[in-house]
Amino acid sequence: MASFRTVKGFRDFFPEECALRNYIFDTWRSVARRYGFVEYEAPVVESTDLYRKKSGDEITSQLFCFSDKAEREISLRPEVTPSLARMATTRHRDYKKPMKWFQIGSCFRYEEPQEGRTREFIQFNADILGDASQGTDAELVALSIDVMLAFGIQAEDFVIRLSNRQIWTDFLADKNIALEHTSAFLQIIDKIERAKPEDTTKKLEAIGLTLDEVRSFMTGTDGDHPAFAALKADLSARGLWSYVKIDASIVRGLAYYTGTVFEVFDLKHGLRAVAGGGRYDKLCSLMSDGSVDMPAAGFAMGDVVLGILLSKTPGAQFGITEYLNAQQGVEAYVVIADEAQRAPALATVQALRSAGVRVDYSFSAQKVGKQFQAAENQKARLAVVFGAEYPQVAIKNLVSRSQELVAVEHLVSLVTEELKKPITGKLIA
RNA sequence: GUGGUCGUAGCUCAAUGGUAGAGCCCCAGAUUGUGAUUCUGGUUGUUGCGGGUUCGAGCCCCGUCGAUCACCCCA
Repeated sequence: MASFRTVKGFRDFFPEECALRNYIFDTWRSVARRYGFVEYEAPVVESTDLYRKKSGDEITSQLFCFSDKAEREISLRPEVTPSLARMATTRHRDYKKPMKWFQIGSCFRYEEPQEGRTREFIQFNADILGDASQGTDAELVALSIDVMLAFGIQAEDFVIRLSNRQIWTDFLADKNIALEHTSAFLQIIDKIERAKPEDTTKKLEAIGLTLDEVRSFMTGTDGDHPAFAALKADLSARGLWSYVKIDASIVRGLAYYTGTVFEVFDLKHGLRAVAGGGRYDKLCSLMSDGSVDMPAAGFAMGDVVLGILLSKTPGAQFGITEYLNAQQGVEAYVVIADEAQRAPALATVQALRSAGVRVDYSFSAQKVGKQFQAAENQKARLAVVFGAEYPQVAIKNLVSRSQELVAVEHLVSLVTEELKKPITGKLIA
């Protein structure tokens, strides 16, 4: 029994889990690049003040924050947007607009772990800076949809719940509600589906509203609302509007969103949001003390909920299996049937590896049967047998089980040739 | 930070308060030049940890750590 285990809320990635994680990374990366995004990276540790500035003092209760040896207050990042704002405002003149940036990295939140929520998680963040149009918002929504589709998560598996904070700002202005209530009001809307109606009623009355008028506004808000016009036209042209469901209760917890907000939800398992984001036009200005006023929008997708959804979605299994098969094991296994031939066998191993072939072999003398078993365990397509026939060696196709003797000097080219052929049939189970 | 449930081998799980078990996995052999199946053998444990009650605790009680669920929060 190991006397140590992982720190609460943190995960080990054993090889099979690491492979799945890499599949997620590769998929995120390839779709983002398809959209013309460039990758950047921010530090995992930042000044605690960076997060206080954005979210206020109370944020520290959810932060992995501590003092370093020089008594500097620092934190493990709970999200990457503040770092992005810092980087982007610092050197925004070096980059043409719009800036389409993405990042993949760990974030940390000091919360109670639950299913779909750990203390360390990995986020894919995609942001577009320097463009205030709804075409930007549409591009981000489209990217989030294409990411889901790239994972094999289909239209019937997920939905984009989308809204625009502006409709609530207008609603409050229309009702003559003072601006200072906006934040509290959005908090109420955010919880309106989960909270008890009587509690919501009480809170709304405190700022001069009734539950009925809020409810009727929500049900009366759909895709025809002018706030969504440009976004709808754009996504319709792409054939993606059908993935979107207008839902006025989506406001996102964060104070800094200013326009379009959206979340990606699974439709079959009642999981937490897979991704969320929106427009935050004032954040760069806030983070740079007004020196850089740059519109921005973006979204983040975490690996934890996504991973759960992938495991529960049959359509996602094919892509995972294909990726794992391509990544795991070797292409060829060198069987040393006669220990006297270990030296030339090792030379061949090196030659094959230099030629780019994934090769493995046994470190010590093993029965031939064991070595073939190892070859199969490693999912090798070919076995190369070094035995008494040397300098002739056998190439065995482990799929078709056919075998032929060849001269060792032709081996590398024959093996690479053979591996280029498509796989026919299945590996014998 | 608050409350409910749970914690036994690497994994999945058994065991009236009375000597801790099974399957799978892993390793070796049967089988010294060819992958399967089967068979045999082997490691499997401070019953999460620490106290307490009892002649005796995996089981009951308290604490603690962890998992999970519901809150809080969800950037």
